Amino acid sequence: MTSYAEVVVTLPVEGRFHYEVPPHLEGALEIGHRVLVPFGRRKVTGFVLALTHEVPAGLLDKVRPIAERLDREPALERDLLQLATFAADYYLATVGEVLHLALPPGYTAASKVRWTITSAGRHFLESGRDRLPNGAFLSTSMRRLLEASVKRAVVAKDAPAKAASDLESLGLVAKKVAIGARRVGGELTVVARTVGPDQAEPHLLRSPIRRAVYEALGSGERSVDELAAEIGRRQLSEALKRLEAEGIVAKKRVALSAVGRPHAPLEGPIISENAVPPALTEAQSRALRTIVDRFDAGQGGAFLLHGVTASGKTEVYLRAIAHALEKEKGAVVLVPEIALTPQLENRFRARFGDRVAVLHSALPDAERRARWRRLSSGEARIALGPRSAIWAPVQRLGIIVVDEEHDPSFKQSSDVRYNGRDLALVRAHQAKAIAILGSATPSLEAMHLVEQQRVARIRLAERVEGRPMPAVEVVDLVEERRAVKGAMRLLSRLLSDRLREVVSKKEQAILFLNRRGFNTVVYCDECTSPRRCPSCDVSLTFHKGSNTLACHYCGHVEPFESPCRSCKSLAMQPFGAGTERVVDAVVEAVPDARVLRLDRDVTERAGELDRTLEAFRSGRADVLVGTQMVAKGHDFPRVTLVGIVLADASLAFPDFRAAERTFQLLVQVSGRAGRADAPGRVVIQTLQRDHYALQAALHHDTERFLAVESEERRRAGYPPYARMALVRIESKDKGAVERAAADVRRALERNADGIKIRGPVPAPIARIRERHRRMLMVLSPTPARLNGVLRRAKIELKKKIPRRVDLIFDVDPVDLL
DNA sequence: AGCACGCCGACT
DNA sequence: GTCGGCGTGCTC
Repeated sequence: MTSYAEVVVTLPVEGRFHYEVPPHLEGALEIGHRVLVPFGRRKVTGFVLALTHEVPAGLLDKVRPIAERLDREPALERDLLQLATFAADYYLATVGEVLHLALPPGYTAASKVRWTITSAGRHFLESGRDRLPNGAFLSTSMRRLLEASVKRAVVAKDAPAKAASDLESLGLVAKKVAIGARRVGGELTVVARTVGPDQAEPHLLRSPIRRAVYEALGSGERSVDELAAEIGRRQLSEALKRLEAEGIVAKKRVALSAVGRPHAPLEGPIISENAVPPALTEAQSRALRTIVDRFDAGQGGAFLLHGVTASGKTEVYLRAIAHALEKEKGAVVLVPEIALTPQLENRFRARFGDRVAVLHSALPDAERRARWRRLSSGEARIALGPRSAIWAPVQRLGIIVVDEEHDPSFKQSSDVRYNGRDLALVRAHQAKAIAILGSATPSLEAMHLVEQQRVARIRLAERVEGRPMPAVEVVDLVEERRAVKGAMRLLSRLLSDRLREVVSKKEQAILFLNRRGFNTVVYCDECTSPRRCPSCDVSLTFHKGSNTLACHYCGHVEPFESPCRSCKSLAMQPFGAGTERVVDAVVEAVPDARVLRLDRDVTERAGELDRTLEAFRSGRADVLVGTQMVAKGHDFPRVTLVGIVLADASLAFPDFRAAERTFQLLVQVSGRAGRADAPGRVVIQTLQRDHYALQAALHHDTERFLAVESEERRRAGYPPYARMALVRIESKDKGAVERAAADVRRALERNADGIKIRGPVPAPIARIRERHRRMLMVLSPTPARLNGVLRRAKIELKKKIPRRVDLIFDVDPVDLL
């Protein structure tokens, strides 16, 4: 009886495809195996989702055999396949797209048709003739193909299929092995093989090395090492290069699993100074007990570990994971940005050593694959990383931790717009594992789950070692302006005084402002029009160091001294403050202060982030000025003052979460103050001192904030009391965007089922990189209904919307931009 | 995603 | 007349 496999391809293509299991793979395929399958004219990577003995009627004549099984063991276990399927469904993506982002680089490449010029082709090109050997005319596309393949040896793109196949039939070019799909797990072994040996020209083989290579490969593929063993290493690579350039020989890459194990990966040094765990506070012990009891019951469960800053949440995670490891279970730990929290990595490595695989996006591809395999094999038991670590192939998963659960970076803002925190709950549930969401400032979503009793809240209300919460002072900038009679400084009198005290006591301060650059708006002094980006609908920011105006959305940069676009005037009036101006203000207020700045402009330079953090931690600066980067979980023991330069900056955001985001930032930044022996002090400057987000942050009153904010959301019908999705429509063609937006509205209405539709309206940034953007908001009482409406509308719209218009479905958006 | 097919304006 | 521009449909 013939066997068939249902395969999902790693392309944005809906559905499963059926393939015949060839005799040599009979009994050798399992669900989750990675396979190479013919797909149209190409071969692509796919994953086996099911094995059957029949295919739907009508498909029998279409079914083709699987070309290859790519690994000995299934690359994906069922739980991850299940999670990928869930995510594809929930976020309106295809399983293929999800797998593409879930797997390490190289696992999902598709093969490409590539062409190399043959020696006959080269001779023809050199002859300069314009008639082909068969008398036909040499078209420009043919000439382009030939010339390009001389230059680069291989042409993948812009090779028109017709020209290429005509040239191929004349023997002027040759198809090259599709490398892509074979590029798999890590360390690739290069194997050489011949491509059409009869094309070898005698003159090429006059070299004894080339002849030897040619003859050896005539009898079958060899790795470079094997060839070296047969004919010696001398001149071997030159010979291969030449033969390859001539189209006589081609490289092929073979999956590592078919060849052998990789070398042991480097993980960096294990820091062991902290290896003795600190004693737990009573609250920590209770929290741990609760979690461990639930773990031992074996049915899973979810917790919100709601602890104030410096209450020792990390220690609870570490202990809970240690318990899981004792029971032979593994763990996933999601953190907002691993690059910003090297201490966390160090603490995990100190406690668990090589059992931790730290995953970041900055790792080289081979290293990412190596760590992925270490988890997959069970050699490493704990995966620590940003949102994509939710896809880590941890064996016998026991615990998933999401640290700083409220952080927006868990939401992916392109491709498959998934939320790592939410998928953590799903994966934990599927695996009957424990989920721990940790935060000092829980999201409204997490609190909603607590209200629904789907998540149990555990409080850590006190800081460790009985440290006090920092004292918070507010500067009302409206009053300040009155008091100084218009001579407003960026740093108020109070904040300046506090800074001076700190510097004179040899302590440290952090100043926070959520905007980089020097000025955030530059107006023309003549016609008052602001300087705007030519490609985006945003104002340009003045950067003093480089004396330029820069767009923070597309990267456009122009000299500061260029004439106004409307009136050609050169007179400019800068307004608004960014971190660069704060640095100047600090120097002005405290001339002997040593100041460092930390924002994306700084971290763009490689290594600058670590250097800056290290310089500040080691006391080589007194003041650190930065954007939210300074708000993350850094531990700077000598920081006794935190200044928030303008608390309202984020309140003005056109987003229903502006208050929540502001509150979280204020609390997180404030939490950097007074972590060691010295008590901390926070100065908040604001124009809206009565705002509830500010008042709550002032009194460390998270409960109060959550109560007010959840009432606001409930009243407005916003998440978490409704489920939201955005549909964004983008294109360079403005008219097409408007027409498509109207189509989207109609399609949603037709499929509406007790849901609210708002829009289309221009997106808050209505144009980015010349692309016009409109959006609609969809609000639904339940996720299922939301999904249904979007799904039906999407199918309907696929036929209607022109291809140059992009439709983006953003389920559970974290911002509206 | 790619790749082919098919229908329209610009010239090897 | 062909070339190649892009809009449309399909891939087991």
